[in-house]
Amino acid sequence: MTTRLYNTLTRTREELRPLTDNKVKMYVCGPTVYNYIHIGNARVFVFFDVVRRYLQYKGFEVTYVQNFTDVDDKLIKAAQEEGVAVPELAERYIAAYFEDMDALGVKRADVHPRATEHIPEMIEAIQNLIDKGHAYEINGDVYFRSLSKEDYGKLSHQSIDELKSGARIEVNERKENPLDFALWKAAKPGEISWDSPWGKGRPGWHIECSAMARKYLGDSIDIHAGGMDLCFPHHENEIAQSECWTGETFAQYWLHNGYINMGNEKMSKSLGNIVRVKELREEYEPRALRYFLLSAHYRNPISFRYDTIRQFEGALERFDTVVTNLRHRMEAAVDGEPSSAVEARLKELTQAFEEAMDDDFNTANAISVLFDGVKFANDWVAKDVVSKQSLERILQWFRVFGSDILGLMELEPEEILDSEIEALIEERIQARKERNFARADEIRDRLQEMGIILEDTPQGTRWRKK
RNA sequence: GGGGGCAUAGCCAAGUGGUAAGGCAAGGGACUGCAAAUCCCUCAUCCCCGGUUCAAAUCCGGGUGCCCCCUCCA
Repeated sequence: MTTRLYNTLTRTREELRPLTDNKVKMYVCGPTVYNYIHIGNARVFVFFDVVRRYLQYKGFEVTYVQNFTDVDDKLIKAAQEEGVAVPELAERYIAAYFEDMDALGVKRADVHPRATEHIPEMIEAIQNLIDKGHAYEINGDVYFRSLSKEDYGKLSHQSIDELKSGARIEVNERKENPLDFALWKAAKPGEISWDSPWGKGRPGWHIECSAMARKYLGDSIDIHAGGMDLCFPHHENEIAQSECWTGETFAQYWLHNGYINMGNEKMSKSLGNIVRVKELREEYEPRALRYFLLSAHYRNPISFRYDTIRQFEGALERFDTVVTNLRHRMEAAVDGEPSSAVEARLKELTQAFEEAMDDDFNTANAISVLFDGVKFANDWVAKDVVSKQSLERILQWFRVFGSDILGLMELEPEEILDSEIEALIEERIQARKERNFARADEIRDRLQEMGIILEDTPQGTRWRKK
């Protein structure tokens, strides 16, 4: 089955057909590293991490590139305020970014290029655009001539006139046209800068993605993605630059995810109503954050509420207990072939899962398939006689869909207990045999205080961490 | 002024013509020495008003409320 995805460029769902064979080239706009990332930023990275994992599962060879914007106005301002150098500030927040992403289970991109390490590539692009008449230099600044691209506005579906009539276009008398945007900005005294044919300066925001995408993925890429607020002007401008530069179609599919709202407002750094991942993960299970981000379709808005995150922690417990149930049942299972009933059910579930994900990456439905699997597994575990091989197959299914693709389930066994706890558990088993329930309950309560929950099953007593 | 989006149970949420998925929470039952876990059951006329249709949460028209983009922002 082919994967269908909503393309902002055409405003329709299209079948994913990579430019070459089964190779998918993906570029996702990464963070501007002047601060810690917030949960809204994390939505992009978590969601496209799942897209990448799913496409890999489908057999595509995915090359995933995500940049760091490590020089721009905001970085310069933040660095000045703190009295540190821009590279030092960037370094700090890049490290922080990776810490947050590791916690959320986001895998590293194949390449994480930084803007400041690709200045020559950007200068080359800018020079090319000037040579072709798509850009012009004024007093050390270089601007892109938006009117020179006849289909400028095609991504955001706005005509030049519509864009111009917008009341919020900044007035800059140096530009030929208000819609023109900076490719290169002349350095002000004391600012970090690089040499260029137009004097000392630094790149504009948009050109870095064009330059780095081309360097690592080529003239044309398959998927280009980011948050909806990047659609205009950032992605629109990237298209304009890249296509004027190379003469090729920049990206086939443009994917944009919805925002996270705080109350009735978009969560954004400029509004100051942000909730940082760094702080959230101290208070909540990071997987619950990941679950929260995947619980709604990626193009729909999500409202952030602390008690919603708590809800997802509760849901996560079912994922954890089913794994515990399967593992524990394994100890009293027999040898034999995997049951054909198990194979058949897992096949159905796999189909349902793929159907959900192939439908524009409907993670909400994919997760509900996971719960169908949980129910099936718990039923299976309750049978009198089950084979180890059947249980293994079910665990394997969860590994692929719950862990490898969605990153919501943990399949690793719990760590070993210490000897004191083990002794207490032993003592309680003994007490129960002697029907000394008062002592048994006493021990169970005490272990609970120590964070260990005991459960008596037909296959014996087992424990788990609270 | 132009361009989009959202409104489904206490909460999260899927569903784009065929009679409301799934999860959290809650209540009842089974199982248990008691629990826990698990399983079963219960819990929505889909923002409002019209219209089209044998049939509408889904399509059309008109409202109401909220959000976003056209400026840095995921």
